[in-house]
Amino acid sequence: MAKSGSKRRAGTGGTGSAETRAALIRGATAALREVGYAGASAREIADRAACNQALVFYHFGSVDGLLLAALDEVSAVRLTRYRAAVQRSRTLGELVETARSVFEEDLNHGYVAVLVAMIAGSQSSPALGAEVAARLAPWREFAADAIRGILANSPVAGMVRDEEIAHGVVAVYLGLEMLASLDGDRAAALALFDRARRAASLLDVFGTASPARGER
Amino acid sequence: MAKSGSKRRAGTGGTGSAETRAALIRGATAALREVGYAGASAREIADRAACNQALVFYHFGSVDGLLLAALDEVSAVRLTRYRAAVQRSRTLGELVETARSVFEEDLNHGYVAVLVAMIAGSQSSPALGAEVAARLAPWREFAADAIRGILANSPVAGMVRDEEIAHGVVAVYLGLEMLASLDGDRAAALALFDRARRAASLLDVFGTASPARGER
DNA sequence: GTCTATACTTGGATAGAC
DNA sequence: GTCTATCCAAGTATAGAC
Repeated sequence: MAKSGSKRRAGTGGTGSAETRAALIRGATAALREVGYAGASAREIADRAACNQALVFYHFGSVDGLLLAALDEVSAVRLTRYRAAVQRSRTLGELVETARSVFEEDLNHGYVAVLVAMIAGSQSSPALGAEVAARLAPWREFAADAIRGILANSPVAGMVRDEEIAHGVVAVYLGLEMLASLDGDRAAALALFDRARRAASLLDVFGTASPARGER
Repeated sequence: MAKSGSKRRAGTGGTGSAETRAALIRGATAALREVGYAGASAREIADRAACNQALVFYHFGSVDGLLLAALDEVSAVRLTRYRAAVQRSRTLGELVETARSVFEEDLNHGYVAVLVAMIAGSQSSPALGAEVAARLAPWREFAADAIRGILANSPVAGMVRDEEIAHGVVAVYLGLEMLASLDGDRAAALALFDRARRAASLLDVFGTASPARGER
């Protein structure tokens, strides 16, 4: 019934090799989320994927290789999710509201935790740091684009550089995730988003009332 | 000449045991900063302290014990530094300006990096997480106090809860440090502080012009 | 492609000499 | 208090059977 002659155990059932790779990536994601970079060993991950430790090296060359693949996967999934959500936002208030709900998903599923763990792990090897930085770049661009698009018709347009704000937004995401993971309290982070949304809605009102001149 | 009969090598010279402890703490701080939690092993730290690996366990019981002692030390030093600086600030603009310059020290000396590394490392053991969380608490209080003191006579007084803002401020600190450590770029973080300072100065002007009523 | 077995390395931790 | 020596556990990585 199956194309390959292998035994197939790890995962939900599928095409042997591809399914094992997927299971390992899922395992790596879970490990990064739950025990961090320091705890994400080949054995730890293989256990979670219900397969053999040697397969990590067969499929991904090294533990770091697998970890980066996991980061790739998470990043891609989340980026499309964020893009779709942001496209539906017209005002700054809507944008923040959108960010809030998608960030809540991130928090609950530990998507940002994976990124945080990898950034932290990057301290041990410069090579890994470069790889992680490359994977963070699309996010900075995405954030800058989203902010640019919304802030164009806002009273603060021209007063701020979008890359600057984007840098801050990414920093806040990372920081909130760290705090949430430390004391298991996601409410504080979400409360802050609510506050930001109210402030943003305020800006929206002034924005439609008095169009910006583009100078400071 | 010296009180104790030991050989004394690690450090600048002093009282034997106490000096060794200090050297180990310095070594641990440097290790956390440069190779992260995952790289901060007893041997790695002992090398930096120019002493024997076994001394880590003699003086601190375990590696995590030493790491926490290092966090204590850094935290205490920085907290007094921040308190002194904040006491001199009267307006919100001055507060942000102060925060900027002290944060620049943090960035250059890697003080926040130590905290970030420990939070990241906390994922591997819940016990460590609790200890780190306890050491973060004074910072949250400090931030809340500073914000409360300054925002009392500001137009946004009553519109915000200080603990909420404090949570956000701490998150920004952690996030900016992560980004800075990842791509070695501290300029982006400092630019953001400059931006915040300008916005704060704006608020100060409105604040003195029209005192807040304390309701929303 | 997957497993077992194994070589090699590093790290935490302790015992005991000095 | 500090060092050497050592044990043991865990981790990376590879070879080779299936």
